[in-house]
Amino acid sequence: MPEAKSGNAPSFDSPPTLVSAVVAHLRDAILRGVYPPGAALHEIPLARQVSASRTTVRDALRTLSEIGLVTIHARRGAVVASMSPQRAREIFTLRAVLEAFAVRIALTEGKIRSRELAEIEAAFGQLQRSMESGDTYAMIEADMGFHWAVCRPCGHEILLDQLRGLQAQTRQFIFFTKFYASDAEGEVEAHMPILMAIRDSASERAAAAMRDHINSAGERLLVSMLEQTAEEPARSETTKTREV
Amino acid sequence: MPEAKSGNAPSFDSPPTLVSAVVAHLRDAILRGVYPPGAALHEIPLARQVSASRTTVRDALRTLSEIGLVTIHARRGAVVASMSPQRAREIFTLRAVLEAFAVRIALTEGKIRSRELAEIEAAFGQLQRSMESGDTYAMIEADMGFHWAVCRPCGHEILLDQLRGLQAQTRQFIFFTKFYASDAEGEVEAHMPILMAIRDSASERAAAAMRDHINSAGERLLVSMLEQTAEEPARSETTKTREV
DNA sequence: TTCCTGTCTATTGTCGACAGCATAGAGGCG
DNA sequence: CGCCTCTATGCTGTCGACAATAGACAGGAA
Repeated sequence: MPEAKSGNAPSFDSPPTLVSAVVAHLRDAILRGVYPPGAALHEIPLARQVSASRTTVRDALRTLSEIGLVTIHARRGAVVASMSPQRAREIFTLRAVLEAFAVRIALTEGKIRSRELAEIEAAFGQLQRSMESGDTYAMIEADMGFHWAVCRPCGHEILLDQLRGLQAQTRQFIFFTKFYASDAEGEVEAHMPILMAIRDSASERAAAAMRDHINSAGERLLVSMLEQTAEEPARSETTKTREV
Repeated sequence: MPEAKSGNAPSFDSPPTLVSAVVAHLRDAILRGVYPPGAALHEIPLARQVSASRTTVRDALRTLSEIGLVTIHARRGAVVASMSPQRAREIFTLRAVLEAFAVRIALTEGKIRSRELAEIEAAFGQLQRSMESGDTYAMIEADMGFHWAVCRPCGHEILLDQLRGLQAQTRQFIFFTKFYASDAEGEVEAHMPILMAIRDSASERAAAAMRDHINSAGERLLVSMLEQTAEEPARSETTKTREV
């Protein structure tokens, strides 16, 4: 919802190019589960599928590896980032630190004015509605939309670049662990303290709320992951899943 | 000094490839001032200079843009990242947060044992010696070497990836603002509180010391920058410097 | 003179091809 | 019967070429 069309890495406006389209396509495919974690991404078949040259696909894969959705091993090809508990821990602990920092400076530097606050409130409303809908993908989108609306006003370009990648990886984890399945409305309430602190312009409280929210979400996701792998010891070999 | 040969982004071992060599070469050239901030990096001349194909150079430029040393505008080419005060602020505030986090978890999780502590002490010794030498590039290398020795033990791969880029950008800023010129030995002492806190395994104190050190360094660098641009209002047009 | 417009050149985006390495499978040996 | 070696295949790394675009320059109109 935030970006206009594709939302790619380079700078800020970046004229539409074929590579960016392929990036967007593959990104969506990965986040929708078309290419499950660990699946091999060979350049030639992909090039045929998206009707582009191998060079273009190669560039797209490299961009996706910047974001963290793809792991590239030199001379051995690219695979969809596999979901290890360690990676989950790293993503959530890092997001906790970065997003807490983002809210703090957004508030202390007065970057959240009426317009930005309205966007945050709108994102929160969207979050509530999506949770009632039951559509997992929409829920993820709304969740990340709220976090993005909160963090973006900080204006810290480098930080926001890194957050884009981390949030994309978070999407992947949430999608594959069916994170919202158990308690969707609890997920809405988990964002309330952040919203209230922002309304009060309480920077430290907002930062702490953000940090605690992301850390607790990370811990809950880890539990879901461990339960899931315990239930499902054998992996399907349909897509040549290989761990690293 | 830390890495074996090149130290590139992809994963961790990555067999040596031509692109990584070009990346290392260009990285060094940028950090040594061969290509000053804002200089245009055209693919064809570069390819001839490094005796590689345009594709290879193109990949290298993309990798350098991941690190943050190069800015790529679609259909308009690549330029060496220009030194704006905002970018300096962003780099240092972000490093302050990330490296403080890194030391904290390195200490709380007991990742700094005798071996890691020895490396940190060695890096500090190297820092002292380099500051006496007066060689700017060696000083920068030693400074970053100390920070790296401190942060690496945390084992947080994603965080370390991001730090690699931020530290490379820091190198560029320090080199071009002649940061150590005024007070080299003060720079050594600025690292002392961090080292002492690590010796005591005082995680919070170490984190605070790291944060304060980087923030104060960032502020001093900003002052240097503003003074420098005040003294030098007209830019040399020899390399077609263009701001964004 | 100054601004707009059309052309023209240099540079990037995209493409397919060749060569080298990595993995898998068959065959031989202990 | 199991392990090692050698071959075979598929993939990636690297390359140069073509086409499209952005910026520069010259020319004309207000």
